[in-house]
Amino acid sequence: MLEETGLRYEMAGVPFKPRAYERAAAAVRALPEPVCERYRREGQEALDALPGIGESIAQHIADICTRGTFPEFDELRKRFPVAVRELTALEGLGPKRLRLLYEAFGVKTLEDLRNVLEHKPHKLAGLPGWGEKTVAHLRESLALAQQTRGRLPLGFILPSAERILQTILAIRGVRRAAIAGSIRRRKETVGDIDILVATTDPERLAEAVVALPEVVHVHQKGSARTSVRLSLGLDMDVRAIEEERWGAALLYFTGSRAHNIHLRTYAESMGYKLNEYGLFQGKRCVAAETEEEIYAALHMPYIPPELREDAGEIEAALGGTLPTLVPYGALQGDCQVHSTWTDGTASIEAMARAAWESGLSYIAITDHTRALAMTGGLDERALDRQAEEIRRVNATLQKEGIAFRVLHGAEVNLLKDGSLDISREALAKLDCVGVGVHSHFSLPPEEQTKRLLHAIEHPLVDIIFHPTARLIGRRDPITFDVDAVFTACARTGTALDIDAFPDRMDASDTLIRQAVEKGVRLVVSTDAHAPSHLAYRELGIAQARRGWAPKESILNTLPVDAFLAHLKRNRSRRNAR
DNA sequence: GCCGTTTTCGGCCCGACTGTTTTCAGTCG
Repeated sequence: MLEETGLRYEMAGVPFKPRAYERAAAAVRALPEPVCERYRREGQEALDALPGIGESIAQHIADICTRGTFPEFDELRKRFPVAVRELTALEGLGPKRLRLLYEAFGVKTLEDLRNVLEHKPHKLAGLPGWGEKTVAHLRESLALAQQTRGRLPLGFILPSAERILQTILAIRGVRRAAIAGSIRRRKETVGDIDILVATTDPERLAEAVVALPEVVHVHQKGSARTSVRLSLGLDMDVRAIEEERWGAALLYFTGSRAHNIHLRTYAESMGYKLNEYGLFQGKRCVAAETEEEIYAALHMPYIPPELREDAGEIEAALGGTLPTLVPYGALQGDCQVHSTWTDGTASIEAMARAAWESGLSYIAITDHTRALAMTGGLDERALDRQAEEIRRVNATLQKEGIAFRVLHGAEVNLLKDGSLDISREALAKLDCVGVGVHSHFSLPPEEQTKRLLHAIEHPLVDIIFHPTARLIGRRDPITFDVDAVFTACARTGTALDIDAFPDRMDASDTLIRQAVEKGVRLVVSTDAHAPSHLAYRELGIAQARRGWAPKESILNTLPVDAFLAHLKRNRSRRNAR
């Protein structure tokens, strides 16, 4: 609603308010919980305290939470009863042109626009500032919109992006190229692919990009920027720059937008000007070649891309309190791996060998348990048989001189009332017990909280797998009292999982950050159902980094013995209570 | 409407591309 208000103020030609509402909408979106929950718990002053939200908009949000709307919203909607978000989502159609469409032809919906395009194309082309090409462009945008897939999970897009990058690196004149944008920040979903290229021949680059086999439509083509639609259903922007500007351009095109604006504003306060060509003092370029030297010139340490969301990282950098993030490659084990014993596609031994070859030194086999009937979940007797199999695999590997351990775990179902579908005696035999929510996703928050707390307090539960049970684009996260749950995790030592399977990526970055602040221990797991999935662990690390997690907070960066000792210590702690 | 190492008024990121214009408006990122 805030976003729509911004768009309608823009339609009305009101200056500055559009940006203010846009910023406020971004602030609301950045919250780790629904804004109305924060309002109900902490009141309107807590909203006013958010960056970009002042007295007026805080009041609007309060109105939305209590009445479902606010006066300005109703007035603007009456003035422009138009599906603004749907329509402005079309490439090339913004609020100003939308206003013309509405006032001249009464266009309110995509369907109205389709009709006008079909029946009155010449009248459209006669609007002030419009022409034949504007109309043709709009027609193409409408067709493209039907094939747009929205934001997709990072892990599903990254391989394609990296393949395209390799092709671009081979174009003549190209000196350097890198993926920038939200992919470089390792945001959990990707809306488009940004590629930065240092080249001596920008025209050749543009020609080569539009000729890529993946390209289905060209939005624009120029010597500095070429923008295309890919067959994946996503857009790709390729920017050409001179090699001397690499750092400034990479910084600029990595974003986020909010980070850039904050950084630029800060640079200005120091008497500099910052843009994609460099950091300038008057006409003199102070820094441009590397990101490091630009941050250094602004008296800041290097801020890793994963943190660049304007979520306090610039203040932390200036104050010297930036965390030392868990490095890539730091995981020694994978805490959640499936096999053919339930819904995996490979045997325990095959998964173990694949993990060993990929550089890990242990995995926990965590097949599903009884109540998850669709996966053929294991009962106590099957778990005993599986233990035998794991002993056999460990013995085989040891005989071959492979220093690798398969741990016996399980992904135990958390039942509606918070109890587990496997007996205590059976759980006690396992090296590593994870619990997962696979049913009753929409319980009221109080009940869901109680259910999770039950599992967290259980003496034999080591890990809460994929804590919110969301599936990106398909299922919303379950709602619970985050504060209560994390407080309990910190106290009991029960670890929180970062499930790195691309459409889970659960916990989210904002939840991880809250957990880290509370002192909750984490694990990163891949939820691998096939050997190739083991590679997702670096995306899990990326997610941990986006949650400001240091290496010490992640248990499976420990060698296997220390990892097991840690779980054991926490079990006895819970038993003592 | 928001905000403050240019603070409670007076600013608000800025450059590229397109299509329409003869110098710029709209859109995008």
